[in-house]
Amino acid sequence: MGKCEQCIIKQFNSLKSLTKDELIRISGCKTSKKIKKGSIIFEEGEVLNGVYCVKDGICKLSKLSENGKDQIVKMVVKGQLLGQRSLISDESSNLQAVALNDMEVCFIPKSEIIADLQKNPKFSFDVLKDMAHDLKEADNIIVNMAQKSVKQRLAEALVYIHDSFGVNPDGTLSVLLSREDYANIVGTATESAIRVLSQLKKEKLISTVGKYIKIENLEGLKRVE
Amino acid sequence: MGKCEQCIIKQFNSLKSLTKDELIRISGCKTSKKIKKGSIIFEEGEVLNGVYCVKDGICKLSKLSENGKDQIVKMVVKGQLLGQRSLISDESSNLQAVALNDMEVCFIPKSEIIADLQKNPKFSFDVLKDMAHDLKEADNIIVNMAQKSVKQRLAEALVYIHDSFGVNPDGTLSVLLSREDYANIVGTATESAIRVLSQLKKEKLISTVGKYIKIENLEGLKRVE
DNA sequence: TTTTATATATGATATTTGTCATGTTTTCTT
DNA sequence: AAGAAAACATGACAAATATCATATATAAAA
Repeated sequence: MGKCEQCIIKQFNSLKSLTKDELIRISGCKTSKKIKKGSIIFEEGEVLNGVYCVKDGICKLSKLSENGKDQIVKMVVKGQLLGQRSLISDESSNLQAVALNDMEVCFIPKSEIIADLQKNPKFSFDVLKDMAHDLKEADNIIVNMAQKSVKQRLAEALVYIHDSFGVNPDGTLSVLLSREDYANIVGTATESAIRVLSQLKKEKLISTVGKYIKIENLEGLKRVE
Repeated sequence: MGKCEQCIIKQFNSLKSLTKDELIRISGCKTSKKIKKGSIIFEEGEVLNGVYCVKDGICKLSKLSENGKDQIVKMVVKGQLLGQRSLISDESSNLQAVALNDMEVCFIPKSEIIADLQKNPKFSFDVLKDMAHDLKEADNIIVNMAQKSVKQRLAEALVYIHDSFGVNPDGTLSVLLSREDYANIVGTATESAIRVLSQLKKEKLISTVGKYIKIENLEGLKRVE
């Protein structure tokens, strides 16, 4: 099993602010896991007793609504921490996490890392920064949900996924989502999401090869009204 | 001017975790302000160089959408801190703050408090907890916006305001909002908000006296579909 | 490969919500 | 107190989105 001190991944998240000694201790108690595409990492309401550091892959964080639909609230990729909030509040998870492709994660028990949070101000300030960033993003999503059309929201989601998670060699979006996932990000019916994607295709803003989506006109997508 | 060490208000926010010495220092550099109903505390895009501790009154935090509507994202009352995020990230404010009634606030310069955030782990952990709570609420709002009807959202907003901010002696909601404010919380057109309020009135779930709203059937409101 | 299941796609229609028009009430100003 | 301005209210209609039905394509299983 790899050592945290030498792990490159931590450069991308708050763990980089831990001291070498702290990292060595964390390294000793972490467990490495492989998670298969589609499987659940944790459930809504589950008590998390630790955080996950995502070494590879991507997952979606969603919450089940009363109408039976799963709203995707955030996506977490390679390099980021998963379940940060559970470190701070003692509540159970508000969200469900599901792997969107095969993942590799390290699980760090809460008990080991909570002391660092209390003692290492640089680390806790980093976590604070992350959380502040997430909060800003969440506020922006609220505004978009409330004030923009499905077409605008979907166009923005495509741009976001393109810019944040990149593309395959053939130019298609590297994160492969079902039409239902797109609907659940945007907060609409699956049929509506499909319809809008067809429309964007007709307008030559995107093209599709099976499930794969390729952005043909990024600037155009950003201008969708 | 009052002294922070003796101020009761701080019991309700993270400032309670500061030591006596820290509070005395803060007390020496804070400025007390009265803010009139309707006036702007800070604008979207403005650089905040401090936090506000709300001693009295209530304000709304909103963000202007491209379609010209102001989406209300959060309300901050007596006892809470305002502009916490500006302490952590060096970015300009993502939201605008407007007083909903006459307010009294203390402004604490960032320079004075940032050191405490770095040195006093109990304080920073408290801020972290606050932020984690805000993030959870924001996620829940996203789900509601995406998956619930205007009527459900408005009913929930009324319940939320009732439970969080209380009622006047005559039973009307103590926070007085315009119909436009309600529309901007729920993310709908003002006319739609008015229409739904009329509907809730017909269903005897609420009653109105001018702008004032009284909840007549709390359980009923919670059950709105 | 053939069958079966699942995901994608599209039409028809219903429902929800937004927009514009217009009237009424309340609040503010002088 | 009178007039002006703003907020509230409601109808009529338009636009956006959801739902149901059904067809086709793709992927999974036998």
